[in-house]
Amino acid sequence: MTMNATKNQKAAETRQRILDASLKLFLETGYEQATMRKIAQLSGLTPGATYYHFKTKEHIIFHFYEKSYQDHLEPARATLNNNKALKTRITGLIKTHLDVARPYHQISKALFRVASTPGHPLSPFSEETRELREENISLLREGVNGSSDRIPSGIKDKLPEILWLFKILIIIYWLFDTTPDQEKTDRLVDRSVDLIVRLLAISNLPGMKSFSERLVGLFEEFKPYQ
Amino acid sequence: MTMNATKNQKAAETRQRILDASLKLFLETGYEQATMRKIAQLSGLTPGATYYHFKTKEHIIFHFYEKSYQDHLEPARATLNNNKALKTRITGLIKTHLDVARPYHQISKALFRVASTPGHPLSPFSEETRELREENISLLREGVNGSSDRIPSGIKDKLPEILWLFKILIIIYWLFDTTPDQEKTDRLVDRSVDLIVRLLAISNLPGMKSFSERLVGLFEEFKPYQ
DNA sequence: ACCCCTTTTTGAACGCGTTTAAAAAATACG
DNA sequence: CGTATTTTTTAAACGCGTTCAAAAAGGGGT
Repeated sequence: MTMNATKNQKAAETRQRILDASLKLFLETGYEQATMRKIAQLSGLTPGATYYHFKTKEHIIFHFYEKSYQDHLEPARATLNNNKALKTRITGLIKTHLDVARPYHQISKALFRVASTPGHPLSPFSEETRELREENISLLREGVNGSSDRIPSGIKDKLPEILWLFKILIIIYWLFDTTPDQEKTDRLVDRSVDLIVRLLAISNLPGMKSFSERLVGLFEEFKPYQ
Repeated sequence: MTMNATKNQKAAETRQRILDASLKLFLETGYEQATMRKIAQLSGLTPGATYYHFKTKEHIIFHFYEKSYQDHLEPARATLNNNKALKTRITGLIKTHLDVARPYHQISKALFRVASTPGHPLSPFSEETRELREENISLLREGVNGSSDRIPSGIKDKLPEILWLFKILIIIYWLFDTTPDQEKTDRLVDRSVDLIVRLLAISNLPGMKSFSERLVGLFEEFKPYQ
């Protein structure tokens, strides 16, 4: 216990020093300009030592994605506690994440380039990122299950996963969004979640159920992970 | 005229030699292993000379995307001539493209990594790729306008652009598809176009029109290009 | 204090995409 | 034909992410 803690202490500290240096350089100069040599230097290390702590440069930036997920949990939970309408809950879950990720907007583009390489370990669909994905889907499930909206039975179970993929698409849009503070994405979230909730409402009508269930079935069969 | 033709002849030939060498190496060894030095050597050039003809390595691979678009035009037009149902027409336009692109499946992933870098000139939403994008949208417009289906008036005009974005998403799915010959993507095209056509049919019902028009309005306001 | 084993760091190198100044080849023109 | 201009090629270099064998540092057991 104490042994292990002591054992790992050095590594954890160095790791944190690298992360601090990286973030500073990323924010000041962007991902490309923040070379591993500069990061190493600012951390008081040689490049080789840096690679002892992080497998690749991309793994450094992936850490900030994980961190943004962790950081959004508190405001996200607060939203869930204060709202019952599905629309507000889902909008809240997504917007709180975008909020905490805002400082990383520029550098996240670099991560996206990695994420969009099919088969890459850091892709959002990969095995390596499974835990984070499933945590996120669980949170969305809380958002769905705790809502006051009436959701068609055949859909409710699968909705969280669909919303997760939807969230990924929103994040992609956000990365491409060049408006100040990415405010256009915020509006898109409002408008598109509104549309999703409307579709769910319509799905409660007897004639429409088959359409929504077809959509859910399509997702279930073709979802790009697992 | 003749002068200009003669003028460009050398460059065009060399360009083609580079493309031939690139394709050979891409297919044999993949994008990463096909280094610019090897491409140059196989073309009988030095790396510097290769860069005289192609701005970056990515521009070489972008050429194959352009070519796949050109190559799919003939079978695509044949499909349009032989089918009137919207579903068949749209499915045909997308599947013919996937068909001709099949040999480039592996190497297209590298292009996608570029395409998914926000702001990159070779992104599908960029100014530099505008011509190709607009050509493709025009073709999809032919597919829509020549169909026998009754399409709600407020939607028909915008449908081609929406279908183009849909096609982009299909291509992304195709890139991630690891099934043999990407046959899963083919099924996805069938199933999802079916769903789109169903939605259009439902949209003709008076109560549903507002929903579809909302969807179209959303796209129009938030489309990620122009 | 010593040895042993693991963790961490070093320094040099590799191969990559790309750039560049200068040379060479091709072409245009009087 | 000879000269001026443009197009193409060369050879060398740059900085990058990354790797690796060897050295150093750290820590436990005797």
